[in-house]
Amino acid sequence: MRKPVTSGRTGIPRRRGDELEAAILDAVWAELVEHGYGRLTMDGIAARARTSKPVLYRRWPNRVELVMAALGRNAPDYQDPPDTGELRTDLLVFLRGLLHRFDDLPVDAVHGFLVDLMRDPELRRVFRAALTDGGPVETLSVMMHRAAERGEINPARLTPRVVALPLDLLRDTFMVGGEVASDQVIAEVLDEIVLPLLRAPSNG
Amino acid sequence: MRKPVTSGRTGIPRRRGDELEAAILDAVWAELVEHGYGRLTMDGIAARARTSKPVLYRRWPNRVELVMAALGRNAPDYQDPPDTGELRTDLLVFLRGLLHRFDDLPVDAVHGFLVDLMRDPELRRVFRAALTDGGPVETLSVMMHRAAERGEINPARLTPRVVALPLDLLRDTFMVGGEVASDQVIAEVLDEIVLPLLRAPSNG
DNA sequence: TCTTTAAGAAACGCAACGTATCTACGAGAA
DNA sequence: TTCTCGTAGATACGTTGCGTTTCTTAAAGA
Repeated sequence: MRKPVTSGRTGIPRRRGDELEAAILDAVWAELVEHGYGRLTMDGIAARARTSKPVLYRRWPNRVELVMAALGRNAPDYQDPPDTGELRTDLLVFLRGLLHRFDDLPVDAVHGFLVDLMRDPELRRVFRAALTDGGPVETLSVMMHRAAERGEINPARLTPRVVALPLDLLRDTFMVGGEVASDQVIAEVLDEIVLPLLRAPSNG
Repeated sequence: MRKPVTSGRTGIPRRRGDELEAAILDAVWAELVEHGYGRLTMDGIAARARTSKPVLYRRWPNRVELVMAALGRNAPDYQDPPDTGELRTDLLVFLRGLLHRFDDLPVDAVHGFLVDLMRDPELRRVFRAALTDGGPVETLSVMMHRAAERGEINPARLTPRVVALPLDLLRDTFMVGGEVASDQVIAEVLDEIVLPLLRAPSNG
């Protein structure tokens, strides 16, 4: 037996499809802003979106994937690769922009999410793919190859591992440090590591 | 009111102090081997150690710290810095040894633990400190400075960030990849990144 | 022997996940 | 306009696992 329900009197008319989905993803974002990732709960999201948990689980299999969708939706697209004519500036500008994509959220929100991503093999795979296929690593590659054509760096250095290097290092800094790298840290990574390496002659 | 207890008839006499602690840490290790980190539970540990949860919590504030203690206890100390006369070999040997310290455990156990470590700011701090103060980064530094004295590499390159570079990269590989870097990956990191950078002349 | 410390057992409270069940709304078909 | 079907929405549940509380009692030490 079940007590008759007053029916969805949340005040707003019943939403569906894209409208509902948008409301949910916005709610995720808002909850992230307010509570960070550690205190993000499915109940909280459902409540904030004025819907219910089953609605969430009909669309996303779990919390991480829901947050992934929310981040993907609300994050600003990162810019086209800068082309200032000097690799150092290109990298600095691009990496800075990349690291500050989620500045609207508390650090913990992004950090916690990233850490959580790493727990699932499949999500790690997705993450790695997102970096390369049309992702920031590709952008880095473009910038570096342009610099190589300009003669700024040694083209022989441009292996996949090296191209991804700045990103890998800054991500590690973020993971272990818990804070977004400052402009100075970015500059140090470039000036102490990435650029000297790229400029190093073969058989140096 | 409480039903009178048959008293700790687990068969073994009541243990205390170091003996008990050792049994607990061994139990953690065994549970890690059997279930990995994802399915490691405090109840499971207590049961396996033939003790009870309060005993665990009297000693360690939470799961991560307990596991930390278990890893610290059971892991073999890593060797003295190798000194083969050639930096590449030194690094290769040392890093390989470092990465295989926990080969008795399933990969997931170490990976899951590391990921979990990153979730707590205080534990991140502890982790960073463990790397430098008497940790592997210090060993790297020793090996690199010896190489610099031999004239193998450019001493001006030896900033803290560069010294830690191989470790940072391989850790990132582990975190994002979920697998311990193979010997080949270690070699690639050294041959494509670390060594060319260390050898690069200043103002190259 | 007496005292004190801590082991050990059991159960609890809590948070959060993910699911099951049911009602009822509303868009599109008939 | 009416019917119907998909799904929104509400609620409650089962589960897991953490960390705690409470109590009894073994055993170390004075």
